[in-house]
Formats: sequence, C-alpha cells, structure tokens
Amino acid sequence: MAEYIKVAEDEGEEPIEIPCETDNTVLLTTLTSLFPGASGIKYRNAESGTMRGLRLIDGKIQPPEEGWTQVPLYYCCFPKENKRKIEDSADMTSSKTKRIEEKKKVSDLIVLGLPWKTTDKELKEYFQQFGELIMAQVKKHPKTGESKGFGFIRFADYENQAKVISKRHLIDGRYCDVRVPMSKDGFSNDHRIQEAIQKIFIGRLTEAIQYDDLKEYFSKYGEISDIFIPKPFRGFAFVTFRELDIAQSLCGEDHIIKGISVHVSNAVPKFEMNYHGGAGYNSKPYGRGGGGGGGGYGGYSNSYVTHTHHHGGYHTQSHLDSPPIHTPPGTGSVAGNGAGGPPGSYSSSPYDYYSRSGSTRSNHSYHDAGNPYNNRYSQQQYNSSDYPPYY
DNA sequence: GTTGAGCGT
Repeated sequence: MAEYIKVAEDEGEEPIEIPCETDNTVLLTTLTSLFPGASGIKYRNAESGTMRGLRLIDGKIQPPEEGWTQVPLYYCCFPKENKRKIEDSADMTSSKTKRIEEKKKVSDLIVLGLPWKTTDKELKEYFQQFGELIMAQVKKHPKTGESKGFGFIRFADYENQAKVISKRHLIDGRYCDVRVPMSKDGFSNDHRIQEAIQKIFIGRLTEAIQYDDLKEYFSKYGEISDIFIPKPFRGFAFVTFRELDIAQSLCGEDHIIKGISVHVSNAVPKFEMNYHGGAGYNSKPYGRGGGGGGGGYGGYSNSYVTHTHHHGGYHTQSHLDSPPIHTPPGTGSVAGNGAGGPPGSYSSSPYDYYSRSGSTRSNHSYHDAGNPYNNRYSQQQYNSSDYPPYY
C-alpha cells in the first residue's frame, strides 16, 4: 500500500505528497486541505493518454485499479463553473433536492487573498466575467490607503454568486477564495431577526438525544432548516424551521424525546439580550410563570446568533450563543464559565462557537470565555451530504 | 519598500 501519493494542482505544477489512509484511500478532506477547492483526483492514463478520474465514495478517493504506486503523478480536479444549467431547476422541485435549499438571496461576498496591488476597478473587472456586479471594493487601511488583501463584491443575480463561490479564482497571479462573509461585528443583525423567530430553543436536553433524534422528532412538525447542538454538550439545542408558524406553535410545550422531557421555548437573538428590554417575538421564557419582576433580565434564557454559510461548496455554520441563565445549578450548566452566576453575568461574556470549513484550530481553553473568539470549536452537526450546497 | 490568515465605517 502506498503511504503517500504525489499530487499536483495541474500539469507543470509542483507536486505535493499527500498521505493515504489505512484503508488505502485518500480522504477528500486531505486533498482539499492542501488544494482548496479541489473536488477530486485524476491521472493521465499511460495507454490512452487521456485523463482518468478516480472514484469518490463517502469522501474517500479510491485508488486506481493498478494501485496508487503504479501511477507516478496525480492531478487535482476542480469544479467547472457551468456543467448543467437550467435543468436543475427541474430537480429543485422534485425528489430529494427539495428539502433544504439555501435562501437564494444575493449577499455580499468576501474575496480573500487578493494581491496587495489589486484595485477596486480590477476586482470589478475580474468578477464581471461571471455576471453583473453591483459592488466591488477592496478594503484598505484608512490612513495609508494600502490594501488589506481582501475585498467585497456583490452580484446582481444569485446564480452568478453561486457559480463564483464554488470556483477558484486566479486574480493577478494569486488564488483567491470567495465566500459568504462571517462578520465579527454585530452589524448584520437584520436577517438574524428573521431567523430568530423560526428557531426554537430546546432545553433540558440530555446527551442521549443526538442530532438525528432531534431531526427525526421535529421533522414531523415541519421542514427543518437547521439544527445546532453546542459542543461540548451544554444541555440545550436549537432547531430552526422553515416556517415560523411551526416554530412558534411548538413554543412553551414540553416534548418527550427518547423518554426525556425536553422544554421548547423561543430562541432569542443575542443582541436582544443586551438591550435588557424586550425579549422579542412572543417570548415565553420558561420557568418564570409567577414572580413579578416583569422586565429586567428575566426573559433572556436562550439567546443565540447564528449563520449558515457555504465555503467552497461545503456547508459550514457558525454560532454565537449563550446558555440559559435559568439553568438550575448542577444540571445543564457548564462548570467554570460563569453561566451559573447571577443574572446579568451572561452579558459580559457570551459564548461563541465557530465552525469554519477546514478549520482545525478548535482548541482553546473552554474556560476562557472572556474573549469571544477564543472559543472555536469544530462542529459537524451536519455536512454537505445532509444539505447539498448548490446542486 | 516587508505580510498572506482572516471578515466590511
């Protein structure tokens, strides 16, 4: 069995040795970590002289019949931009593709890895080949005016946006990544509000209840667009429905999943929490029937902020959330994070869970909640096979 | 005059 195989980005490029697994396959993730955007492996067949592709099964690239070592050099395959066009609109309404399609709205796209010298104009000129551009700007340092090496673009049509994201871009000698941005600031609260009211908070969860259990259980009420279970386990989860009515109708109820009584309530966006005031749409914080105290902090049991993204065709998601402050001591509360503290302690240091495709830096002290960006966990609640990207 | 993972006043 081969331990390493030589793979080059293209003919004439310098090969990189990438490791095989013990089952004699090569993980697609291994390939894409070294060749971002790659979708497979091919090699030149000695007899026919043509390129031959390798099978990809469950994310594992299968060896050629002759075995890995008989082929001197492999090449990456990258997604072609067109392939089929309007035909998939037929697929979209049929069979399995109809489940969870992305919100087909245009958004700004971040372009990473720009050459320092690239200007607004050049950025626009490059991406115009893919369709009408509404906006293109290179981010620069305000004082010096020098580029920060990334920029933003926006297409007029979603189709063009989708094409651009799933492709690699060579701009003036550098490969650039185009992704849906993950802004760190709280500026884009707008569309999070909409998401909020479609999302329910599942409290009193135990670890016996897993992703698939939630999926199975709540699917009977309506179409689910997202499920989020914090890792490490924190005793709660979020389920987002495609229709807000369904989400709302479930709120305030207890549900039995796998023999466990869980409680469903509204998810509350994080930024709502900081305004110490209205808990937003129809809030029914649980466990707070009696006591006076109306306003104040009482209502903010389950705040969150969430995004879903596509990076290079892989579904990733990122979340900002906080645990319920009403969590009884010793149950769902996670030790050492201040969650068990007095009301109000949550506002100082919300937990942040990030997941980005290919990110392997998922280890910082869990207890270091002071810096919101110090808690980065890789989480794979679902993957591209659960919710296909753009196909 | 340098840089190269990220995330926009």
